[in-house]
Amino acid sequence: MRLSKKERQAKLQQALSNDPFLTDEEMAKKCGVSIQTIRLDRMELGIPELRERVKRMAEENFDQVRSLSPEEVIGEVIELQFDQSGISILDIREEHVFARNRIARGHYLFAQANSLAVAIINAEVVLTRSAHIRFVRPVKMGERCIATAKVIDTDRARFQIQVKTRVNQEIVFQGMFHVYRLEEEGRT
Amino acid sequence: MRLSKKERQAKLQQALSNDPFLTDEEMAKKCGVSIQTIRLDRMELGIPELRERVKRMAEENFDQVRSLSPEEVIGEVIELQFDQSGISILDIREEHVFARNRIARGHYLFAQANSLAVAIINAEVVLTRSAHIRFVRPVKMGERCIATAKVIDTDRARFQIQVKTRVNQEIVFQGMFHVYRLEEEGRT
DNA sequence: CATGTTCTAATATCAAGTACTAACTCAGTA
DNA sequence: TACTGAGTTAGTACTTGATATTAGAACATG
Repeated sequence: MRLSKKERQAKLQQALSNDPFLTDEEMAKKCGVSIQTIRLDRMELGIPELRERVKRMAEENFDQVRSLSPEEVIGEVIELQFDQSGISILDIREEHVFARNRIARGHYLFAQANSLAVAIINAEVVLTRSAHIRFVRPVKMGERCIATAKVIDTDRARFQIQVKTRVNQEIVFQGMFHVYRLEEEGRT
Repeated sequence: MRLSKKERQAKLQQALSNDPFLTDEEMAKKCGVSIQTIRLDRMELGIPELRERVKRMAEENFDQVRSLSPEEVIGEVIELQFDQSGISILDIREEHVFARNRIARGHYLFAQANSLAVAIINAEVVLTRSAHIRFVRPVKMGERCIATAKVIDTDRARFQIQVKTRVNQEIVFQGMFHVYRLEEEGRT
């Protein structure tokens, strides 16, 4: 005997969750019922049609890509004095925190600081040599991290840069970065 | 006078790149030409129809979500002995490198090491206190970074973890991480 | 002038639906 | 027994956003 209505609907939801690209026709075949039955089931379960499902998935994806992708630099650099100092802002959002406790993952704070340290130096290629960092207090979702960096020592190719990150004046992260630039032969 | 064919096609691609959900009809309106013209343009440019575009985006997303999404951790942890040691692999890809020279951004190496250091500790909430790190040599696109971490000191709530990252046996990054766990009141 | 490029128009068709109406199958029951 | 109702199937008309194809303008250019 074939499945009861409830069983079929459960099966449907299951099937859709691991392949949301099923048409009504395919689902009908799978369940051994008519297309109309599947449509009624979808109505009852509030499942939109294939195209709508697909569109929603694509939209979610698109939004994410938009908000996240230009991560050439983590944080937004808002002020920059080459070889001297710079300021960058990073708003801690969903994607930066541990799901469990909404505390920012350390590597985002590091990334903001590192990006800023590298951005300050006016050269084609700048690499980090080493860093000594300290996470002074946990940062929570929604907090705005303002990192300030200043070059405190240099010998032309190597730079020592101090970065302090604050949330409302309060220091949450600080680090000392040693970065260096690769001199390229044909540079102007 | 309206746009030339080339200009229109350029405009089309532009428009689609910041809103891929445009129908032919909407694009026709935007460009002040007939739908048929837009279709011809799409043919020439090899742009699939709306539904196909949307479907592809959704599929990419779906695949990514399946394969990549648990990026709770950067790099793939392949071995883990709680409170003792761990190993993680990170393949350096496009998204990890500077576009200009294909050298990996420091913060990805840091993130791999930091994620691993935090993962090792068997507790609900583990945070990084400080780190002393050194980028021994630049890592290029395509290289596989294998990070090994071991706990070298602990006093129950605080841990000192050494992480070494290698590409083909050669050390490219090393760091000493101090992490700590938050004891939660009601833990078993 | 003929020719070719570019554009527009019109028609038939498709996939994957919605919306609606009608009818069939049984099982329980008044 | 006849009736009722849930569950299912069938069929039609319509919608969107296309494809595929054919045909005809508008206009420049050799």
